Amino acid sequence: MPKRVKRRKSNTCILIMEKNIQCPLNYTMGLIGTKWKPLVLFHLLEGGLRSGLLQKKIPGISNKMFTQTVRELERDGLISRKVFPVVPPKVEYKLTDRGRSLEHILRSLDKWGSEDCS
Amino acid sequence: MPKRVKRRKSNTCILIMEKNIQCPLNYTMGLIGTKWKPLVLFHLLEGGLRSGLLQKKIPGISNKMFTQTVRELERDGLISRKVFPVVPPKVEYKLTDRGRSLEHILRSLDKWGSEDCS
DNA sequence: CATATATATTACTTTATAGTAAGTTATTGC
DNA sequence: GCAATAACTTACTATAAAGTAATATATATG
Repeated sequence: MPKRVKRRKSNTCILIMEKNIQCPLNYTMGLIGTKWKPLVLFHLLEGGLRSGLLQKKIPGISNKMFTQTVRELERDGLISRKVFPVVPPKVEYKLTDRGRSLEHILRSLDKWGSEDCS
Repeated sequence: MPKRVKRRKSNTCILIMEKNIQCPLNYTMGLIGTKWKPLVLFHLLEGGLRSGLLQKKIPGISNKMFTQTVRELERDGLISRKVFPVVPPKVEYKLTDRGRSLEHILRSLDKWGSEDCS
């Protein structure tokens, strides 16, 4: 949803999202409001995971969507990606501080969904 | 996002959303995870509003998207719709109890979005 | 009887998101 | 030298969400 995000050295982000800049709700939804993003973030709450394991925790996600999702989350500063130069390759993903600051929201969304429909 | 929702007399909802039924996070996102739904719900937090006023509070939303959004929110039991049989027509929307139970989430999404990018 | 009103709908197009399936890379161990 | 491995990547297709613009309704008012 967000069109582009630029990042300065200071790590301050300048958003170029037209209307979203005026709408915190849409801004947040633009960062996490896709089919797979909340799930990826949620599974990282308990700690970093290597790529394959993280993907296995999310049944139904395709290769393509997995990569695309983590790429965007990384681009938006919500997760970090660490590559270990070994063969076969090893990559670990974990939440950044910014990503962790969503913990409360992620757990609320999860809680609401499981309490509902009772 | 949700494929269908059936509702019993008891008001218990039976969800037919394939994977979502197993995933509270996706279930919640399926109900509120579109461009306009969080905004509509947010603006109703302060109390019921008649149709035109609610729509005016959401700059950029088209007629079509407004109607579609409130229809789905109503279908999913998050808002209620009251028609006054007058001419010209008058319609009021307000949160149901179920909708109000999202207040905490909506405010968190809004807060996160406004605190971020500082 | 034409206009204004508030709410809503429809047909159509565009854009965004997601899915499928095959291919790529680089090295180790047989 | 070829299969196995983990982590991607690409080309292509399909589906879903959103946008545009015109039209519908019912009636009271001038």
